[in-house]
Order: sequence, then C-alpha cells, then structure tokens
Amino acid sequence: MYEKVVTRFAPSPTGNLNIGGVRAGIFAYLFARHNGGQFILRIEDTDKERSKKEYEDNIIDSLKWLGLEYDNFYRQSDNAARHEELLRKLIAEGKAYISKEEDGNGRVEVIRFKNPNKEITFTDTVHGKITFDTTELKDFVIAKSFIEPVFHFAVVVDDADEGVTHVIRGADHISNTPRQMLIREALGIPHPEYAHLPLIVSSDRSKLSKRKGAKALSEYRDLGFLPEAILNYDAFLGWHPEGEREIYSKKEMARKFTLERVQKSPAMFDEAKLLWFNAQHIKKLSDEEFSKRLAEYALGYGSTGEAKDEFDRRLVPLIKERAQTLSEAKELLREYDFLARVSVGTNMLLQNGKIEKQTASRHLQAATKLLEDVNDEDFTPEKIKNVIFPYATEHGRGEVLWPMRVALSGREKSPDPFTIASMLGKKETLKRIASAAEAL
RNA sequence: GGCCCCGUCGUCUAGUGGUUAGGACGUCGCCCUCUCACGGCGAAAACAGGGAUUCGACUUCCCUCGGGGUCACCA
Repeated sequence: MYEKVVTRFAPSPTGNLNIGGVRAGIFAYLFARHNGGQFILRIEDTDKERSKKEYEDNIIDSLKWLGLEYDNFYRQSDNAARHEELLRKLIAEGKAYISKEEDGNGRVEVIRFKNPNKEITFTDTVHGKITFDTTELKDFVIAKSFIEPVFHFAVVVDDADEGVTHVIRGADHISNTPRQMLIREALGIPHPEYAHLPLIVSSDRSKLSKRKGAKALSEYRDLGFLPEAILNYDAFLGWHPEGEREIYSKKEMARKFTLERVQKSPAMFDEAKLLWFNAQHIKKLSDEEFSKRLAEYALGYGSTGEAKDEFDRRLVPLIKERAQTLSEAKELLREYDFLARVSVGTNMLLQNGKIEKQTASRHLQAATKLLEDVNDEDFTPEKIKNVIFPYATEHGRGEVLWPMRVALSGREKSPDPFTIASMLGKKETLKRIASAAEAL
C-alpha cells in the first residue's frame, strides 16, 4: 500500500522528555527501522506560550542519548505559511468559516471547521475497528487565526506534507483521530495508518505524567541508567517479540518489531524491573566499554572518558558484576579503594567481638605460612583458595576467612579474600596480614 | 455524565477452542559462601462476574462490574 514507511515522533517542547512521552518515539523509530523506512522528529511548537527552547534541546539531547537517530527534522512553527494557505483554501471552499464570538474579554474571531456530521470508522493497527459519530464534535475550532492553527489542523497538514504513512502515538489520541480524519477528508488528503499505543500508567493506574512521578530521560541518565536499558524496558512495556528472552539491543528490537505484537492494555511502569534491565545491560558491556561509560558518568558528561585509566582495571569486572547502575558503580569504586590503602580496626577484624582475639591472630599467622608457600607468579584466586580453604574448613571458615578478608580489604563487605589477595599480589597480601596481626 | 478504549499472578507478559495456564521482575525459602554481590534450585501468586455458542471455553458473542482516556481558541 505504501511505497515507503515514514513515521514521526512529534513532541511539544513544553517539558523535558520523559519516560512515558518518549515511548511513542521508540515505537515509531523501531517500526520505521524494521521496515527500512524513515523516522522523523517534529517539534510541535504551535503553543507559543508554553513552548521553550530549553525543552526542545532536552528532547533532542535525550533522543541522541537513547540513540534514536532521525532522518529528518521539522519545527511546526516553520510551516506557518503552509498552514495559512490551507486554512484559506478550506474557507474558500466553504469547508471552514470565520466565526465571531465572545470570549469574556470581548469579541474575537476564530476559524471553525464545518462539521459534515458523519460517522467515521477507521482500523487502528493495534485496536482494530473503531467507530465514532462526529456530530458531538460540533463545528470545532481549527485555528485561532490564520497564523495560529490549532494542533489538529497543524498535525494533519504537516503529516501529509512530510509524507507520514504511519501515525504511531499514544492511546490518548484515539478520540482526536476522527476530527483529524475529517480535516484530512476536507483537504483531500488520504488517511494514514493509525496505531495507538497503550498508555503507560503510574501505580494508581492513571496516565503516567510528570506530576505522577514520570522522570525525565535526563534524570535517568544522571541516575546512572544505560540508554540501552531504558530503550529495552520502555519498548517491552507494551510489546515484546516471540520467545522468552527479554534482553535485547536496539538493533535486535528493530529487527523483531511489529505492530501486531503491541499490547492493547495499559502497562504500569515498574522501576524495580527497570533496575534489573539496567543490571543486565551493564553485565553485557565489555570491561573496556563499561569502564569508558563509568568514566564518562563519574567524571561528568562531555568528558572524553580518557581518564578511565585512573580506574584500576582489576576492579572493573568486580564492579560490573555488583552494580545495578553507574551510580552504584561509582559508589563501589570509592568503596573498593582498598587496593591502594587499607586501615583496619580491631573490632571489625574480630567481627564485632564474635571472634576471639587469640584465635584470629593464630589464624592470620597460619594463613601467612600457607601463603608463603605459594609462588609469586601463581598467586591466583584459585591457587590461594586451594591452600587456604582446607585449613579454613578444618578450623572454622568464619574464624579464618573473616579476619583474613578484613585484613586485606578493611571492609565489612567486599569480594572474597582469595580474589583480593590475588589482586594485591603476594607481597602486599602478606604485608597486610602481618600488620593486621600486629594490631591484634 | 456522553463518547471511546481496556480487563491472565502484586507488576510486565505467553496463550488465538482441549495446557499440570508458561516465563520475567518483585517477594519468600534453600544452595553456593567468611561478608557483599553474582549465580543455581524451589515456593507462594492470575484467567473480574454472569449468561450465550460449543462435546468442550482464558480463548468467540452479549450483558454487568471495574479501570482508564477524551470531551480546550494544549499538544
């Protein structure tokens, strides 16, 4: 039916792009890419009062961060002349008229559409057949003046001029569809394919909004979320491919995406699951990529990530496994500074009194003896475990391993002592155990 | 209220007339283990209700109930 698919994302710059708002963009993007079509971004800035440049910038930055590259960019206000032209055409043809009315402050003029009062039926790709009686719409307003078209009129004209074949948007637009179709018919423009996405709702089941706690994409970025995870989770709220796999890259989703598998019912946004998606995507990153991301995050965006060498590479795999977000990773980086230095409190060494001083001291000395037999070049977690574990098992793992681990890390929580010992090397390991024993 | 949309575990979902109703997040338990994570195993947990069609309904139809969206010179 269509030579080529063209979809668009048309946000209004009246707020930062949030997790709910961007979803229509994600689906429109995925659909366009799946079909080898075009995806365009149009900033709907006809409301001069509320539109702000900073929001437009936020939208553009957010899309870039997510990786939703668009093939064309439009600003609705740039099409004013075209809007006026068609407004005049409609009036000339008797399909719209200038209406003089009272608005409380005095007489004003608006342009109203002459409603043919007919029944409109369309087949929504996700919902199926939907029918409306447009009589109740009356002669609705399509412009405040020739240079101030109202949303319904502007979208129709722009979508047609920009060649949009598939209008993919939120379900809150379903009831706007009949009046837009009426305008298209009056203008002699063919109807596009409509696909209305189920709404994302907050915990009270109402439409997710800024007021209801929808965070901006830029906030999630600052919180240490990966764009891959946001994209993946947001897409999976209301869509998913066949099979039980959940972790997908942007490319993989584009390959699998069809409107037929889009859900009809609203989906609730669950940050706990987002966190899980994020942790999964972090684990998927290579150590190099992860440390680059972490560097960018920890040092601020705009930094090159060159400073990643400041991070100890030995730490990266450990942190990657433990952190759910880059923010947690940054925290862990600070916590795991034991590679550089360590200071151990006696109390912690004895697990707050759970271990006898003499016992701990004895085990530390035993560990030293055992470790001395391990070659410097063989100082791997496995080898170390092989010599220590039998002894620990025999004498009580807790009483042996806890003091040893704390002696090495200086922390109540840390990776296991074998891993740390290996990272520190034989010399430093023995040194730390000795100084802990001395402290006792 | 009118019109429109929606209704499977708490949440995201699989399911298209015959299934022990499957998976994931979360929760709980166990294992791994010296701690913190990761990981593994397991448990609890759902077809809103009522009719109709059918030999047989989660699956089809109708009604009820429930939830939501929209009724702007905002998009």
